[in-house]
Amino acid sequence: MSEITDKTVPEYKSLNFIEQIVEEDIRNGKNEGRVHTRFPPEPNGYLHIGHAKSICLNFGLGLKYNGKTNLRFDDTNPSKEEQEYVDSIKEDVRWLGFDWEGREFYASDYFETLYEFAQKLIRKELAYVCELSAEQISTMRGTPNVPATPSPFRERSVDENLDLFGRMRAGEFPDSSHTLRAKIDLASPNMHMRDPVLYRIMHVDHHRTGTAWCIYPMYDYAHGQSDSLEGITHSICTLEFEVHRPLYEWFLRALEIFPSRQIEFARLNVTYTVMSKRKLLELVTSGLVKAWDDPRLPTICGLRRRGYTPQSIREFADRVGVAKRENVISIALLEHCLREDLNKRALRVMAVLNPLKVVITNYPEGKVEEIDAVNNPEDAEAGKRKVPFSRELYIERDDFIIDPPKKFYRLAPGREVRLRYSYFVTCVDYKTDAEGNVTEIHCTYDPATYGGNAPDGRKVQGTIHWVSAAEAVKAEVRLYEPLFMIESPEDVPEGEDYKQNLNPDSLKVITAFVEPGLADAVALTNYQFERLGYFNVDPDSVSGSPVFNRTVTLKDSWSKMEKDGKTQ
RNA sequence: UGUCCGAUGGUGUAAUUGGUAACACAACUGAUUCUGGAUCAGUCGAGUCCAGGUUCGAGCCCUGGUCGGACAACCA
Repeated sequence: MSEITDKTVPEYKSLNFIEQIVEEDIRNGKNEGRVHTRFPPEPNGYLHIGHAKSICLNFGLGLKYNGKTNLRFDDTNPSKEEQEYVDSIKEDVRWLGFDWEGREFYASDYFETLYEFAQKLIRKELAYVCELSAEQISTMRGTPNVPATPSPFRERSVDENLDLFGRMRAGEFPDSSHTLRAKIDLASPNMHMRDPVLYRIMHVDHHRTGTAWCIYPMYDYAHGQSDSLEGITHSICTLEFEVHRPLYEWFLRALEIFPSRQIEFARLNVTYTVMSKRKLLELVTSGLVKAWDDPRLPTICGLRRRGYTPQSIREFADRVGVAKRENVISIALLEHCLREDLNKRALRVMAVLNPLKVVITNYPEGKVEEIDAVNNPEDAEAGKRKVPFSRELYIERDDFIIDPPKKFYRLAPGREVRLRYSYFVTCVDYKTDAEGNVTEIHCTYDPATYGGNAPDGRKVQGTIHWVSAAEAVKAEVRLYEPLFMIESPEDVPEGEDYKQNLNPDSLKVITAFVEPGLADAVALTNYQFERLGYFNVDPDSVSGSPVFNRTVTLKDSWSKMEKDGKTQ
């Protein structure tokens, strides 16, 4: 077998169904081989990990096929949209590492053109001004089995429609009194084809067009035409728009404009969290989480503050794949991508979250040694740093047990372990309080093991981390657990409150001791607290009082063994 | 209920478009290690929702069913 077939076959196999469509279009010379996509958020909320999948898909396609990707704000409903959201969306897309190369567009850029398109439809007798109320339209629309009853305004003359539509725009009518509707098929089994509303009257200021308009186009009427005007070749959206596709195509055909093609894929769901805008908004406004960038939220800004890297999110988007089947991706995969990335790049430091004092009884009082510590064993170029070592240290409370279970490799009376980077120490004594809780332990150290190795070649089973008591810096550490206690909080049956599944312990704040070098840690920097997990610097930090977020724990086979009862 | 869409190991995705089910994550075992991390090697695990049909051959095609989802806003 030749090397060429070995390489080309798997590459071909790994195309997702959208890439297959795109490549087929290129092969057939459709759109002159051009590929042009867009990411079209409505600026009415913050982006989340689900949007990240769509962003990676759209921009990824543009990059892969030497095409372009626009950023377009779908701002057709001024009552819900704000500049704040526009700004955050741009920041998030950029942070993820994508560039729309100045092609920042708005559906509102096309309001005038869209208006002219509507006049064209009226002239073609494909649209009419309707004076039915929303309720009337709804009841007269019928049901999937029962055809709609025609609006009494359906057969107005072109001139009358043109006149009325112009007066709608001119502001002569109050909100909701008139709509412009397409004249399509009242008996269609697809409810979207039963004379959908194209324009509604809303005397509301728009965040970009101000008071210029009081009629606003509906999504269905604006989206495809915006795609078409921008020359979008492949308009990718989520599954729920599948039923809208006939309408999308109807407009482009009726208007005789560039035929963008809509393709739907299954949206991303992740375990133990919610993705719906409504729920996220509710969590934020009700104070159940602190803000849109609360590190427990699946929002892009929340993930960023939590310590996620853009690379890890892009890798994740890549691995979840693209298909039309509904899916729920395990949060474990996201965390895997994160650890994989952070392992390569995060600097290692020592921090003790739950301190237990250790006195090295044979170590000189007042002496402080600066010990060499490796910054990142995965990256030789990361170099070394100095960490102070002295007579009194803190170690993790979990790393000492008076009566240790089987396979416990850490400290216990009479046991010798290595203090990372420094010396072997042996526990010779411990003190307890009235309740029997250990308050302090006494160890002796072996000066010959400086640097962490014994010249006589003896081995220890465990290596534990530590921090020098006098030099350590106090830090606030925020420990996060999943926001919800059940895997699919979004699935809660109608009528039940999804909030009852919120995890009351999703945030725990503690005070920890960290290496002195971390006193002025820079916001958002990722670190690995050795043996504990990845932590990043929260923007709440001030000089001398750093604040850390636990991004994700390290894989922990010990606690797993404990849980599985393998230490009995 | 009508139309549309989907169904492949625990979870996702793939299968050269009809050629004998693969990859990742998870799980498990071992090696290695100054992080019980990382790394390396390996193991387990579905016969493709069901029933028929076409075919030398079906996860891919056809028929009928089952289950799940979307749609019936002047939201997107």
